Amino acid sequence: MISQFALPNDRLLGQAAECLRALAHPMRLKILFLLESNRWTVGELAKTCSIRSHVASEHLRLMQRCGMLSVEKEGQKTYYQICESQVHAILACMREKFSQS
Amino acid sequence: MISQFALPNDRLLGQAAECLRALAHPMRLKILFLLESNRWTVGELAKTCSIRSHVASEHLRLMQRCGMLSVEKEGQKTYYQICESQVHAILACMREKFSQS
DNA sequence: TATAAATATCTAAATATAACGATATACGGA
DNA sequence: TCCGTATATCGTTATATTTAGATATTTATA
Repeated sequence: MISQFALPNDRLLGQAAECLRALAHPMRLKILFLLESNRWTVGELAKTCSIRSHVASEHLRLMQRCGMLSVEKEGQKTYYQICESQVHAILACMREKFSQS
Repeated sequence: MISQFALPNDRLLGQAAECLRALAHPMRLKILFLLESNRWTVGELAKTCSIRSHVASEHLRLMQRCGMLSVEKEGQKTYYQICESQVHAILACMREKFSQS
């Protein structure tokens, strides 16, 4: 059992910062809000977000590397989905923070 | 009542990303974990984190600008503290995500 | 008022991130 | 096998962030 207020070591702080950086981009947040309720393909996300698919692909790969997204390949299509509960929690925080503005 | 899955507009996505960027730095996270239970002065934080106080001051100012920290001046000392519940929630997420590693 | 301590601000240099075009790979169907 | 679609990767340039030193401001005390 870890104390609520124990200070994480530097390696963990670095990893946590890396994960937060992966979230800290308007387009990646938009993608995550879309992924909140469903899995999507790269192309569907690109079209909905009005970006080119290779750009969507790079954003998705970045988030996948941090372990927050999982991938399912089906034929030519690649479906991405959120695979970490913490991502849902952070999206909920952001909704809560900005829902009144 | 805002739907759980409504997509925030671009302005809000930008603001949310800005807030997350403010969190997404190992030293700022360390500072926040210290602030989790108490208010601290710039100098106390600098000493505990082994950084120079002007560096601590800049990190604190950045987070204050995003609205997550509040300031209390008492004489020469400046106390910073967390003033947003969402910051506590995100720190808890990070603890949860990394407590097993 | 002069000095020291605490904090804040400014600027330049170093570093990291983002965006874009070009190209590559993987897969399905003709 | 060849072609088209979907996705991924690479290399370059543009932009943003971080760091560090110098300096400024504020406050307490001699």
